Amino acid sequence: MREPRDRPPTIHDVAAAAGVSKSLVSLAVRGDAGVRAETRARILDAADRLGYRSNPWARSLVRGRSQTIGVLVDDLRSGYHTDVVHGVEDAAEAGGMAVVIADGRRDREVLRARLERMLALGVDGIVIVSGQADAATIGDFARRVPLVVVGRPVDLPLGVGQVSNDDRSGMRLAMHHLSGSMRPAAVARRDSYLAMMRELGLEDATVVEADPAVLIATVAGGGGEAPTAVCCANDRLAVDLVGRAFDAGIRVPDALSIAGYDDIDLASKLRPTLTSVDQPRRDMGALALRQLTDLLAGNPARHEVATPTLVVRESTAQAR
Amino acid sequence: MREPRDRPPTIHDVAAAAGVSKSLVSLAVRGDAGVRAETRARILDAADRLGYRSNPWARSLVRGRSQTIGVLVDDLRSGYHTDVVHGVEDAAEAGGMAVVIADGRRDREVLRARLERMLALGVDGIVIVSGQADAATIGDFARRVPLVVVGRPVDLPLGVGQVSNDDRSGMRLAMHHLSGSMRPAAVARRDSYLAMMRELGLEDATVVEADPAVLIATVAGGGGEAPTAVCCANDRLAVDLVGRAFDAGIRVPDALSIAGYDDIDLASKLRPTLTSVDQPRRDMGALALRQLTDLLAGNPARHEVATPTLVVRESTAQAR
DNA sequence: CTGAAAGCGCTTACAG
DNA sequence: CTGAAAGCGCTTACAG
Repeated sequence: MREPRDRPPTIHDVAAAAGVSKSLVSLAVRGDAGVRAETRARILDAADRLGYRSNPWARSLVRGRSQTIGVLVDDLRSGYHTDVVHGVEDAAEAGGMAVVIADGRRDREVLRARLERMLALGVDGIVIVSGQADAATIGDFARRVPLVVVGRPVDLPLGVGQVSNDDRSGMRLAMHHLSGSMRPAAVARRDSYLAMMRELGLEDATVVEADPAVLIATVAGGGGEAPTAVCCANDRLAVDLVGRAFDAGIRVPDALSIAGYDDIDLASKLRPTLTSVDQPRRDMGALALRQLTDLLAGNPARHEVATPTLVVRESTAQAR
Repeated sequence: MREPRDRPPTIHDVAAAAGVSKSLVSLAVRGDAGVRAETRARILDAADRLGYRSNPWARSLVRGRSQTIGVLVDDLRSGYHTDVVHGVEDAAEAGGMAVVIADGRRDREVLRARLERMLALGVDGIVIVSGQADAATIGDFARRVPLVVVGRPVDLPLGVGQVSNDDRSGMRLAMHHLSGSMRPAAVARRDSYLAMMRELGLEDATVVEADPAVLIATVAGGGGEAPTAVCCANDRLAVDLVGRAFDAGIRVPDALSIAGYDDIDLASKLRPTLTSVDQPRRDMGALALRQLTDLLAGNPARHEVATPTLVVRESTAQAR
């Protein structure tokens, strides 16, 4: 009896079994038109009987392509990242390409090592899902393989594709929503803040840094100066803040509205559920794959921008 | 000027640049002892200057191995699964093997398709992280490639390696902990329940099915028959239950103790934080990789069992 | 429509 | 210590 996994059958074995040349087998299994129907049937039958599958290494070697692309995420545990991965996968599937995933574990060195591994594996191109991959590394690898980055790293080298979301419009959505529940003074403050930003030419500035502990202490202390609403740069911060508010006895959203950014899984599971800005993650993944395909075809890199939406939940007071 | 990514240099180019034969280049770059130091230096220098890297397809083709293994998780979003992946990765790294990750998305068909893709990629073996991969699929693929399953699927075919945790001892930990806060009647009930299980030969039975909504309603209704503690089969159920308790105004753990299983990330983020049984996930990943390596070396498959621990947090009343 | 030949880039005996 | 040769399993012109 034939042992399982002794030696996989090759094109040679199929040729012998079907009584034709290796070339014909190759043509037949790949569905080439120029093979007589009868012969093709005989070949495919033999291939089937023997359990033949084309050897990927030989195929890739001769074609110079593996039809496989890599997706390297900065953090496998992030629902944001995995959603982008799914977008890439689905688009790849549609294009007949295989996808392998790797995890950078939010570590520069690991990220670099993973890129190296993927290249050593023979992927045709790589999508990096990371808001903070370092430009030097990206530059090094971009010279060796087509690269598309999903996120908004700074100083992205030329020739690297990019897909990001419109952070500015996203934050604007959140602020607009929150201002509905602001006291007049707060609205005025916000307006002057925005005006100042504009004067300084910082129209893009959307983040005011604040220490969470100090912020919570201020709110707990009360007084007219205390904020009644907070926009967080991401959901991790927002979740942390909700937890601290709970611990300090501050009721959310009654005493403090909190909005996050990214709409992570946790956002809908937390109590209260978290209002958050949602990036079209799967779409962004699909855009990334499409662009990678374009790069592979020799087209120039571009920067694509996706538009976020606001998901209103319990953590923010409704406009009144 | 040399275009980026025109055609990667081959062993041939290096040989020409260093003025030696291809064979010598091959030996030198792989660090073979039988190459004179001076020649080696000249070769490595040339290789370096040209940016030479050995072509993975050619190498794998001739060696019949890719030194790459695949990890297929049932759900990429699960912190449990990704921890196992990290365990596999670290162990693989130590053994000089590369790892590629794929996501089964909790879907039989996708799982099967991903297995096929990984095989078509040329991995040497596969670790499947799944508690419910179907036996038929596993059997099919086990005939084609060495396989190790992390989890506890039923009817695992012969020849497939397995790493699971000791669910029974884990649940026992949780029940023992909870019984510390049980009323005498509850303790008696539990004891008789366990006794009955033993009589029925169901010593392994650790799960009592209950509808969450009914359970919460019963507790909210009060009365001596209402449970004061619940062991959940996994943290998802436990998190759901905590949420329902909150909504129903039931205080956890004062009115109801809730323990989960798996110690997912969320467990420590929830308020109250969730008591849970923790599987040694990374260790399990490492065990899986080691076993896969053994299978690759021709050793027989085995079933390894890891021992869980209890992580006590706020969702359960302390023993008194 | 079909077969023989060359070649993808490497590794591995086999001679010298 | 070094080189020439064969071969891994495929695909791709090139003849018939």
